[in-house]
Amino acid sequence: MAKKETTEALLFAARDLFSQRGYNAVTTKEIAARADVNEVTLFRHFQSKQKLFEAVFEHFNFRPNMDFDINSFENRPWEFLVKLGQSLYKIFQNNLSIIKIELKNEITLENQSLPLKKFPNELKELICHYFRNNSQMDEEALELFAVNFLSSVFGLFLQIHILKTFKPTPDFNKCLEKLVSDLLK
Amino acid sequence: MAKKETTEALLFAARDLFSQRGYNAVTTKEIAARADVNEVTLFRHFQSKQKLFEAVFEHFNFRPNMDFDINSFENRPWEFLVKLGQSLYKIFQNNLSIIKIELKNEITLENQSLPLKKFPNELKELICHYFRNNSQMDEEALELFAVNFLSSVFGLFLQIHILKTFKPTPDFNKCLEKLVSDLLK
DNA sequence: GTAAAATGAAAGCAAATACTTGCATTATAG
DNA sequence: CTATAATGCAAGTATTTGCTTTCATTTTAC
Repeated sequence: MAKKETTEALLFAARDLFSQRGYNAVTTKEIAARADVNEVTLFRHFQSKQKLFEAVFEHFNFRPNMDFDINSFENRPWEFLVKLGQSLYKIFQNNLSIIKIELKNEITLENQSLPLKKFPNELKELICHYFRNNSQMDEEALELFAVNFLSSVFGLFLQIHILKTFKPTPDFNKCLEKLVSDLLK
Repeated sequence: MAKKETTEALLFAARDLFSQRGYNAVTTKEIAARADVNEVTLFRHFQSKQKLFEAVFEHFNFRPNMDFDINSFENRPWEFLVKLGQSLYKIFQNNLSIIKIELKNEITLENQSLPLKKFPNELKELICHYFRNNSQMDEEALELFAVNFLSSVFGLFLQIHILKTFKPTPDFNKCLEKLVSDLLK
């Protein structure tokens, strides 16, 4: 195995274990085993457990890659919100591990530059911007609307994928469409 | 200090520390210190760290004590949802520590009888029941509506009190009122 | 094909930590 | 006031765990 591949394997193993059980509950021996390398190798690649943890964050630091053009939704607020919700949800799904790590480690939660905290603020601006041009809402209403929508999507994601509260498990797309329909009624 | 008070002090200390940093990151010595007792006393009261952890859950296991009568909201869906949201939010606030513990420990997340997972299902039924009598929604719509509303409230709570995502911090009551207004429009 | 880089295996160190024991001291109840 | 229960203190044990060192082996690059 080349050096790069070993590094990757360790990063994946660390990410998965940290997200499942939290930083302190996972041992370096365990991470190495899952990556199928010797524990010593772990320390040769990343000097310490702490640095490995940080490396995981840097490596999987996700950018919200919104796969659509806001301008194409002019005057179609329903489609806009549904599309936005779906994209957001997909991003959450693809980064479930990192999100779990963030939720489990207070330290990381302090860090305002973390994706989970950073890009919702950006999306809030996006939503405000859209509805500033496509509705009659005043500034305060815009703000509240955006926060509510984003919190709803995140709340749904959490209930479905992390807490698994509701039985039977609700279908996200159906929830989202109903939500947007209600909100825009 | 009487025995009972010592026990209580230990339970509070353990709850706070576990919720801040998770089970594994906290030491028994630390818990004892915060409770202002000797470490040995901790083991005399609760045989092990694990049992202390379980005791914390039993002791602070919150019941959703809904402080209102559903019947008094006949034909006032707006007031009903706002009141429900506020009560729910208050419960969340009063049990922030336990909720954080639940979020941080995968083990506990498996347990379907935990308050955070148990009573949202009960509330879903309550909401469905209410709107079955006070609206034209069919069964599927009822279900989606209830899940959306509860997820929204929980999402808002999380954003405001745990993730602290949005700057400036949104006001829960304003968000809730706007949400309910939009949903019932 | 050969030198350099990467990895494995074994052994071990030092610190942390859950938990115990024995005994002295303090607080409580009747 | 006294017997009992609760706590503190000191010392220690056994295990875990992050991390290191040494040396042999394999892999990679040119």
